[in-house]
Amino acid sequence: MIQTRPLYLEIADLIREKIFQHTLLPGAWINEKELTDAFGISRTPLREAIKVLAAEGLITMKLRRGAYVTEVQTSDLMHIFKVISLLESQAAFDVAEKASESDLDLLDSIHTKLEKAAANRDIDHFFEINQEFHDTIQQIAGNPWMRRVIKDLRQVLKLQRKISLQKIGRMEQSLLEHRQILSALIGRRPEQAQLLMKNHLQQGQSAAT
Amino acid sequence: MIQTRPLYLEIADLIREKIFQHTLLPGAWINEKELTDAFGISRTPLREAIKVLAAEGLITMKLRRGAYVTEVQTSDLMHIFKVISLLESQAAFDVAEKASESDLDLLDSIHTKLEKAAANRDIDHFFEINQEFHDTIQQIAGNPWMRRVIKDLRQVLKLQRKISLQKIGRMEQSLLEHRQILSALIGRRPEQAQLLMKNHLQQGQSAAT
DNA sequence: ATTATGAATTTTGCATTCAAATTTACTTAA
DNA sequence: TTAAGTAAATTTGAATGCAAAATTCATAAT
Repeated sequence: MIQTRPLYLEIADLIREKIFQHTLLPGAWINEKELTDAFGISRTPLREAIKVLAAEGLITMKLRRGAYVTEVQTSDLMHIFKVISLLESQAAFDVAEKASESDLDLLDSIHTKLEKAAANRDIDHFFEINQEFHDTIQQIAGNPWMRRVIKDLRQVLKLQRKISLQKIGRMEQSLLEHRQILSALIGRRPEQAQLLMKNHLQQGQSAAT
Repeated sequence: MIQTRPLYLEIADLIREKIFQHTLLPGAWINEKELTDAFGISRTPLREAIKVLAAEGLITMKLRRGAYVTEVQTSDLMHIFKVISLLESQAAFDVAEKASESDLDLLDSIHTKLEKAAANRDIDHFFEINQEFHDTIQQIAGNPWMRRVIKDLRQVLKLQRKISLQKIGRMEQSLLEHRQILSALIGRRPEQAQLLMKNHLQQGQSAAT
């Protein structure tokens, strides 16, 4: 078997999935035996995977008492949102300033998909495309380190089950904000794009998009 | 032996030290046998430590070819500096807005130490206290997630040996900038503190303070 | 019934072992 | 002399083994 990735990274992915599916809830103890049995592997790669997730902040280790899914406090959410909104609004600024026409076309096409998902009241899909829109902006901004930080922090946010835009009202509002952001980007108004993105994410603090 | 920390974290500290002392240079291969022999431990905690450092970005893993000290490109430095200056300038803003009087006294006392180190032309000490000044601002700003991001990114910056304010001229300039930042903080002028900090760090891009 | 004590079990942290892949060294042929 | 091919040694990735700590469970004493 020729593997392209080491086992511990695959396992890290699987555990991450379990966490985001809420099969493993915040505060839950990571049962090594259960997981090694379930995955059919030994403890070595599992423990390495756990260390990776701990470095990402998804898992918290306690000396001689094992690993636990991190429980994020409300204060953590506030702090994380502050960092994300700062970085993403800067990314929006940069995109407005230096994106190519085809970059902007791409964003436009993603936004069109978003409008469709909203029209269909498809919340899961809306959420997914929303993510894609934001990620594409970061990609175009072209700062891989910034992107990495945002990715890690967004991951920690996802621990919080509550966060969602279940309310259709928020989805409409979010869509409106996206429309404005896109317009500022296409119109190449960096300051405005930055401000709109900041407000958008600030709003998100209560609804998370 | 009652240990307060797991071995792999101790080992991660030791390797980090070796990297920052430039005993291990960027691009260097991490020789597992050499290190386990030197530390008198087995490969298990060493490999766990390596994974932690990889998550921090200090080490890069190559499948089936081991671990290497990360080599940062000039473009990486630019990107990292951009993120740091964004976050630290926000921290300065927050401190100007909400620090207590004793917080500001603390910053003032650290700055006094900085002035002394500069007067003595003690570059190493200056560098150290400079770090303390910045870190204290982040501490007062009170966003642990922001602080963590800055800490990790600053660490990666430290890989680059070149960065320094060897030139006395830059030390004087840096001191002047600090004086202005401190004055804006004490005068509780958030926007000004933010702008000064941003410029200060932007300067640092060529000299790193 | 409740608490305290201690033995059995489980779990963690680390060391060791093993198999497969990679690298190095050596041999042989052009 | 150099290139190719092969065997030996090294190194990585992962499984297994083992001792110390933590937890659970059972028993006894109040």
